[in-house]
Amino acid sequence: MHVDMDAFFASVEQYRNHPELIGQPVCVGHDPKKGNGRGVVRAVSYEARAFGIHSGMPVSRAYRLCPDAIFVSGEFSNYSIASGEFMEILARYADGGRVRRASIDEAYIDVTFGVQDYESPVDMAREIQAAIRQETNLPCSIGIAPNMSVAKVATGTQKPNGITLVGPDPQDIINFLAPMKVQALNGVGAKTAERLNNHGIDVLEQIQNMTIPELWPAMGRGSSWIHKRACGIDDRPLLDNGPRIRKSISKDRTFMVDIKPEAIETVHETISGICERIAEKLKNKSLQFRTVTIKLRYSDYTTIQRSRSIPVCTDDRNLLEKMALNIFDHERKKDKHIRLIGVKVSSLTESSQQASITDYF
DNA sequence: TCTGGGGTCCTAGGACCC
DNA sequence: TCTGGGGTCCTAGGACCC
Repeated sequence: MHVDMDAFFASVEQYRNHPELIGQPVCVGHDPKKGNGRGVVRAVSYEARAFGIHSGMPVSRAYRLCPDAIFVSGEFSNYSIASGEFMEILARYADGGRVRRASIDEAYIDVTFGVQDYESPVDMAREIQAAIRQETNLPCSIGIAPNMSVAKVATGTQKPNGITLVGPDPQDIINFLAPMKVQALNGVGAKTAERLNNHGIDVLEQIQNMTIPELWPAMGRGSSWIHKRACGIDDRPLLDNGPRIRKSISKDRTFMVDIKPEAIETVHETISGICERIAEKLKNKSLQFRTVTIKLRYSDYTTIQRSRSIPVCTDDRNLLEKMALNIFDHERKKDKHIRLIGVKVSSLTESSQQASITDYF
């Protein structure tokens, strides 16, 4: 089963934090500033979707589509808490308690054995859906299939509050996938879809009926992968992903207006501020870094990333700031206007396990 | 029409080592 | 005069996801 929360952030705002928003068009995301805000919408309640607003849309445009929508910036910790509750419920129903988190609001569980206690898989899904609704107050949709790839596609076909069963007959799976657009597959994004479309391939049925060599011009080494997925084949075992191990921490900031080269001091200050917040987070999570990356987006939207590593782990705020400013001053194009600046730390280790830099100098 | 912020994973080349 | 094969680490960029 693939379980996906419906309009997750928006639902948390409506059903958990602000019941007065139930039934209202709600957008979670950046402040639209009366249509002048920079940023995009992260989650949209179903009432707001009726106006044509969808997640990922610039807030300025969402505002124009529905000025009366309620725009909430949201508190991330609320979403984390709700997510934890939801994952715990899934663990109760999963074989061996194994839950594969796919993101904050979706997960896969293997119920091959557990499902045998029910009349049908759909009955089991209904029970899970009801438990989630009752215990977290939140709606979700569930896809049921013989593997993760098909289950995920299934979930997307009926939302919100949907339950979709596909298979187990392989022919039913083929028929189910056949009319879908190539983007329906998890892992096929805008670029891959465009390449396929340029080769006249729009729906999965076409891929099902092609050979790997025929797919090669469009997909190269990805040919075998996409052919399998289009046919509903996915051998990956459903593994629990265990406690979350963070690989990086980053923070970006898009400026209200692009920064002119003369005003570079503004960017320096922003970098310092970001470094301070990252250093705080490192301390909270008892983590140290070895690599610092600067992300730079110019007004023409070209984006570069430049990184430097040091031989030892540290969580020193001043060192982080020094490295970040240094990379920035070294790498920036001096004549370009800057739209976004970001800092990322990676090669993380737990503080307790590693000597700190002060032990070396 | 304008394009956020948080991530992950993969590839590929170069440096370096044995 | 021409240089193998295996490996790790670092850096940059791209694609993808929610």
